[in-house]
Amino acid sequence: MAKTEKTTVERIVEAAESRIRTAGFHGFSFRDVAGDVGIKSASVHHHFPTKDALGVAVARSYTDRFLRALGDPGDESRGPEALLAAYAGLFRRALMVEGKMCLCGVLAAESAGLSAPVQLAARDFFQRNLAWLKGVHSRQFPGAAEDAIEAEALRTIALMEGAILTARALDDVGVFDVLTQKGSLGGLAVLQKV
Amino acid sequence: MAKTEKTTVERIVEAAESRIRTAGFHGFSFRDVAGDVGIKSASVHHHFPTKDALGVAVARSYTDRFLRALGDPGDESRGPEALLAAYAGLFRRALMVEGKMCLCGVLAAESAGLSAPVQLAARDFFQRNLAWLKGVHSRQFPGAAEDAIEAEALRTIALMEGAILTARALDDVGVFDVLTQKGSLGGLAVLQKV
DNA sequence: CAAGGGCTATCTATCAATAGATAGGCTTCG
DNA sequence: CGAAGCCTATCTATTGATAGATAGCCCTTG
Repeated sequence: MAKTEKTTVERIVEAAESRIRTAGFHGFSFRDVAGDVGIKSASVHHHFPTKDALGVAVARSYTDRFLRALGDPGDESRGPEALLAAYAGLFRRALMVEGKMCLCGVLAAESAGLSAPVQLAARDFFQRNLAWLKGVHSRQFPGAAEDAIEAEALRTIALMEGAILTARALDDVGVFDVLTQKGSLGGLAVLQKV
Repeated sequence: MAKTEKTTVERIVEAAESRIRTAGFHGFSFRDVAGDVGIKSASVHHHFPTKDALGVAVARSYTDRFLRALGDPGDESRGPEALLAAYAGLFRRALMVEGKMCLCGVLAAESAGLSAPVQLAARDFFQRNLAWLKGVHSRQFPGAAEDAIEAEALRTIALMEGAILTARALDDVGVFDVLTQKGSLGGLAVLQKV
């Protein structure tokens, strides 16, 4: 049976992630997580002394897992298009299969009410995502200027976060697919002139 | 001196809105709001019996104010471009001047952890925004199909929410302007094929 | 007009429940 | 042994919410 069993720490982080993605950082307690795992809240404190420490651990675990799933943006065996499709697929899965928000999207929303360490851990998710996306987009548009690549990467992650947020607000997961398909009439082009 | 003075109810709603937009619905207490207003928490309960009731009132107030500021999407004295610019300007102001998230963006993020009434009040913001945007986009693209207009409206609001969320995550308000300017390389076009 | 009734808004005081956090003990296993 | 992991038990602070008192205001009514 190898290493199929999860450690308590892993189960705590998993439960906390689920709770945060459902109700936000202030929307769960140590007792909630302990109950999910099947231990007492004091035992959660044994592994994570403070709620902030737990929050940081959850954000790091989420970010690491996310980027591990993405793989190398320079992977020659996969074209930029396939990589972007996989990227959108991760957010789609978060919404449709897990039925939850992006963890760091939630943390970003309540960012101003979080301690600095948790805030920074959430920011790190965005920064590492942007770095990955820039790698992909620069393969996609070899001659493009650095600024344009940067803007495109921002656009891609903002679209994902906006799509998952809007889909949840409207309680209609289909909205995500509408938003991640190309079909824009270009209605916002005008904003350029403002 | 006319009607410059605000009622207590108005000041409570104002303080609660600010708190929610900063730390989320679970990130503030009756005592916090009472302190902001300069009264006791029992007095807040006098006006809003439960936290949910306060949350609903805040969401409605926010949504009404937002749509009042937008005006009539069919207003002939303003072109669709100007209306969209004004639309983006409201979100931009929320981020840059008020230094906060969109209220209903925050509520949407923690939506699954909110009571049904608050959830619905937040959803109403999105639905009324979409209705307004469809009015503008259908003027902008007179011949377009209903589906395309609907998708374009979704795209516009998702972009705003995604932009404000991403800007806050990165703690860089300039990100909002990058995201609301037309300059896409079309990198996500590929998702259509998936 | 004056007296009274009732309404509104606020207060003090308090409640039970829950929050995050801590101290110290028991057990298991290398 | 001794470290690790989980426990019981408890602490203090805070939470949303309630009860009851007080003061001021408006409207009636004699």
